Amino acid sequence: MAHVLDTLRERGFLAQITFEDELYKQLEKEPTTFYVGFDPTATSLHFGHFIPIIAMAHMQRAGHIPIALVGGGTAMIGDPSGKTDMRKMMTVETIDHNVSCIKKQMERFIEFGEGKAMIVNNADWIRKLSYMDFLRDVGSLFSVNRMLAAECYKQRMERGLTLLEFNYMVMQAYDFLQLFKNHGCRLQMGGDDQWSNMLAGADLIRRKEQEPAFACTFKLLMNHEGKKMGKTEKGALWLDPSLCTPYEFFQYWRNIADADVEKCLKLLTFLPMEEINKLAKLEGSAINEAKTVLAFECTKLVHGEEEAQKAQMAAAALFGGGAAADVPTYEWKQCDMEADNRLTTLLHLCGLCQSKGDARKQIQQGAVMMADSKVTDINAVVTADMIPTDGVLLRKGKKNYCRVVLK
RNA sequence: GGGUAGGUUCCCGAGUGGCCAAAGGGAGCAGACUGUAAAUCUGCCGUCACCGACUUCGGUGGUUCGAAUCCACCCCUGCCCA
Repeated sequence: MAHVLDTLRERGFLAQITFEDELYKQLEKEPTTFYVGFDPTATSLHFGHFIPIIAMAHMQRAGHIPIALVGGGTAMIGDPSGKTDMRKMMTVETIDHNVSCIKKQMERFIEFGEGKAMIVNNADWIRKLSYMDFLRDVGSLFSVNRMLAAECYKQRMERGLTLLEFNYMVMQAYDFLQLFKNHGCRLQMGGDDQWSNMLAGADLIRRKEQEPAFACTFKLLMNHEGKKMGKTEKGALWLDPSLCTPYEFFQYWRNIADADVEKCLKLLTFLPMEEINKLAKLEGSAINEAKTVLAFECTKLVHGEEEAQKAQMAAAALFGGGAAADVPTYEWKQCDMEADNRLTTLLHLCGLCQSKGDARKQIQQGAVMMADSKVTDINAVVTADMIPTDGVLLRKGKKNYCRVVLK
């Protein structure tokens, strides 16, 4: 069986590794406990967390033991790495709420349980730290000079950095130390933007415990234009179905640029390399086949096979010209309709257009279709007899559909 | 604490009394062309009761027929000095 580092490298995960040869041997020698940290900045994980999660799964399959660390303690500070502005401070209640939401989500991807994997919250040790003890115990081992030279603070050296945020690196390093002491964790993995923080942790263990510890980062997923992937017009590409429906999720991957397909297949699916290589060879419009596979596999991982199938069928029906299948549905309340039955209002309500004014402009530009016929009148109204019991299909542009049913 | 430069619409960034809902770029949306791709060209891009009205330019007051633009105080940020 291939070494897991080779697998990860072949699939394009790896960015930077400390003591590579030594780590290579360590992973060969024994099942190794490693950890990845997740910030509870929202109620849901988003696509940015997905690559580390997949990598964790690869590691787990290779027999190593993952720890998912949810940063309920470090979130009290906020990671300044690569950020241009100070983050908003979150209340303890918000953080704790997010932690519990994220814990639930994690369970979809990693198999937790005795000896398999565990999930921890660094609030358990960070929030009760005593300032003086901590400074003497850990703070004395950090060189401010060295910290200031770290890449992750570069932007902040220009725009300002508070003492609060400056401490983030120290906290994260302390996490690693705690996990090493309590669970024998020797490796931290994470996004490449975490490199400085991770190095600090590995160094801390080496210095304080005289034991080997490693760090390994993953490439951030960029598209061929060098922009971060996983952003939508609404912001992040969420993994929670209530924030981003399986259909939307599927469509995101179905619509990616040609140049990014192979990279995504390697990183975001568990398909064997032979199959990926085959798909990557497709050219011209045939490449759409590869995109469909990518979208399906990726949606399956996040939302399960059934939802992936539904999304695929819905897409096939809409774009293949077939009947309306399983598309996002908006329930139009009878009383709302009675209050205002203009089409522009409906387009806004169902989320297809940002505002009524936007709806009006879209109609003027010929972007709106209702039940397969183009709407040209901005004052058009929708009456009950125009909506069959199974709903009427509204469409804005080529890719945005919404079925409206009366309720 | 002192000096100084700033805070403009999703982002960057012009605007320094009426011609400003506010240049330009980016992002986004739509139309054409296509392969639910990219590139390109075109239109849109504060809200609404949309040929008009309303709200916006860090905050609060003030001057003025009229302020994003002037004045006062306050808040926030960068840089230099302590």
